[in-house]
Amino acid sequence: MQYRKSKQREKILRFLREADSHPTAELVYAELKKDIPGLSLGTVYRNLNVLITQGLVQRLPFGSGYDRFEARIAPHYHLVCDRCGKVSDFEMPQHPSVNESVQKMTDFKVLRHRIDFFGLCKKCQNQNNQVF
Amino acid sequence: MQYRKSKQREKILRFLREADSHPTAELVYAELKKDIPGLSLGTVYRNLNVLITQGLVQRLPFGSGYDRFEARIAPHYHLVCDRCGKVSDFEMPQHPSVNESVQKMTDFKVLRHRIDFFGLCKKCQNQNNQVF
DNA sequence: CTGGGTGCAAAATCTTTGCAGATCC
DNA sequence: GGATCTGCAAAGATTTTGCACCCAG
Repeated sequence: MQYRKSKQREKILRFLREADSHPTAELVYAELKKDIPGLSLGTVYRNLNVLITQGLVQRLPFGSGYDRFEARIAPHYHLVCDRCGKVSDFEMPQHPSVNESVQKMTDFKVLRHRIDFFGLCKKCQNQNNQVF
Repeated sequence: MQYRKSKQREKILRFLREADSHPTAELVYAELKKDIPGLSLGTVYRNLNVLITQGLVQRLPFGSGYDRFEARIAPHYHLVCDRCGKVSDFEMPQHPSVNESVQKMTDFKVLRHRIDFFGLCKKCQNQNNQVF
């Protein structure tokens, strides 16, 4: 399958690259709709899947509600706030040997890994006793 | 909210504890239906959520199709096959200091983390050139 | 032109929920 | 007896897809 250029797909990718917010498809749609009034949510989902196939975007399923998407391909980890759901990137010095050492200990061929740290972001720590 | 005993919930938990397959809700349902003919899928989902609330079960969202569930609470990591989707547990010696050291490097309060290794399971490595 | 891309709406997928009756304590 | 549970089916939430038209190459 060979891809053509499309204004929609270009802007979706650009938006993801400029955003550091790991947005949902709905959010991408809402933002870009300001710029491309005729845009439809189906097109956003379709293009996200194309970009994922091209290896330009990653899907981040966190299991509550909408999946999130990001355009950072370089390995990095995530900090996920249990309270507000905010996702931030975390530049942990990578242990390039992790995949290899896991592979040595198992019969599994390890190609990549994903690490998410869960807890409370700065803002939510400060509100710790108030909500609920 | 205080919970009562129910045959359905007990059997769901027992099944998850005995299975090492990280089944989906559908699969739990299909298996237990043999034993409890009247069982409904809604009841399975409802009870999985109760068990999660009780801290007896964890939800493993992987983002393609159904969520998976497991009853192992002790910290461990997962090996996820890109090809067949099989999920296995991996007993990696935990670095108990990981959460702390991440916390020191950020303003995030780290409570726990999740690591998934993706690649090819033994079986799929051997079929590497055949499928598709 | 030709085949991929788009918007729209319908469909598909996955999970939760309202209700009436059954069950547990 | 009253709250919790269950099965059923309907509704909700999230994502994909069919179709007719549009546009890039």
